Amino acid sequence: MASVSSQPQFRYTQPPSKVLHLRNLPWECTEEELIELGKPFGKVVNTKCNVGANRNQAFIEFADLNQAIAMISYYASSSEPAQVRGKTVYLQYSNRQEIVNNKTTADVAGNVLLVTIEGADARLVSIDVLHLVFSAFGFVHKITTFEKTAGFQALVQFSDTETASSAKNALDGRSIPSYLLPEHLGPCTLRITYSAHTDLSVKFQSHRSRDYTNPYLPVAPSAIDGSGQVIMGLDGKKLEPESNVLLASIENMQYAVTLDVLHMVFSAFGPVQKIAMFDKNGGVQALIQYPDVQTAVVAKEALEGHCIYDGGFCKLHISYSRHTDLSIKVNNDRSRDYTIPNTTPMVNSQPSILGQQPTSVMGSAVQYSGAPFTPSQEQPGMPQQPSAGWGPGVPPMPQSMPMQMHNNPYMPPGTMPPQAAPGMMQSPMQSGMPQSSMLPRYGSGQMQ
DNA sequence: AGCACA
Repeated sequence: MASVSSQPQFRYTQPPSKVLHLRNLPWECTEEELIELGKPFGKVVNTKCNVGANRNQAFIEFADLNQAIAMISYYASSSEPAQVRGKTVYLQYSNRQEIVNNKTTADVAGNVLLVTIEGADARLVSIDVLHLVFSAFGFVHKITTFEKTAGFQALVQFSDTETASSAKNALDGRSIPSYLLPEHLGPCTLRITYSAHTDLSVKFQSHRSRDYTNPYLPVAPSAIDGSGQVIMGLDGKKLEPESNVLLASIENMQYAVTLDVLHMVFSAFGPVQKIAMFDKNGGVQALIQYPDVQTAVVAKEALEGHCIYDGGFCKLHISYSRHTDLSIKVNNDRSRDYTIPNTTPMVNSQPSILGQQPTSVMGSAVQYSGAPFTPSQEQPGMPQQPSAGWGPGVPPMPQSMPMQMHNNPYMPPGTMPPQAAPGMMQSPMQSGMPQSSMLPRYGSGQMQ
């Protein structure tokens, strides 16, 4: 057998590699200087400085072989040698194909984050929850999700590296707050690195990928079922098809939740066509019908897990109903068809219902029905803001949380649940928390 | 000025 063992350690002409070996570098050359040097030729995904006995050698790894070739070729014919701090550096293809044990692509900051969701239930985390989580730091352009050997992963694209970095710094190693997750899900921990991507390619809006910069992007054919119903946005628990009818169950119902209260709450997101309330499993449930799925989706996103009243009372759990059109036989205090006003002795929404709850925080947050929130335009003291309904004395949009609401039309203002004080989310209907807790700060404490 | 790290 011919031995293949006697490859020379290096040759004077190396075969191309996307790793370049640099020598004669100035003292304590930094990674940044290496990146600067390589950047004109391509994406530098890894570097290694201070190599060799004199610590004056280094490696640069490009994302693509052609980029390394471009750099070598350029300096091979350039009259100006490659320089760092005015010192000529010599470069050649490395005899390695990749740099190991140093910063990988994962540590070269970029505007796209690679998020690995750890936990037994990681793959049940919906793209919507991820969007919510990362939107706290700025406009999320796109998200793609996929499963690999590493588990359930997502790429989250921000406008710029700074925003991505702030999200990474705040969220890496933390768990998604449990109140954002469907019940019974175990902890889902985020491991975040930088991706080498700068712009994700999202062809369709689907349960696996979203482009928030392009609402007109077609919905993935695969996300539409036989009945033409959109089933994208798997919502955590199950592959629950979206529906224009929501099933709301009310937990910890210390106060009466009437049809009118529900109507008020759900009308914030669009016209409510019908409501039917009924008892089930010792609790109260209600079916709420909107004219379209979109509105229901928005309402569900905004309301799920939130409480109608302060103190964790009347917590809503919302899922999509299999119904698409409720049959309301009679208009009474448990069911109503708002599309037929004549037949309804419309007991106009009784103010007393809210009035009798000193801590009532419900209001008609009409503006959630469509336009995105524009926090900067809302002054906390603004009187008579019809949408300021989450509680008397609580500004519709505290100035302190613009990031939070940024680009997120779905999240009503409010405070965070107590257990999540330093967390990323606010719970729209709990207004009893001190305002300081509204700050989207991750610096201290743990996320749930 | 000529290839690290585990």
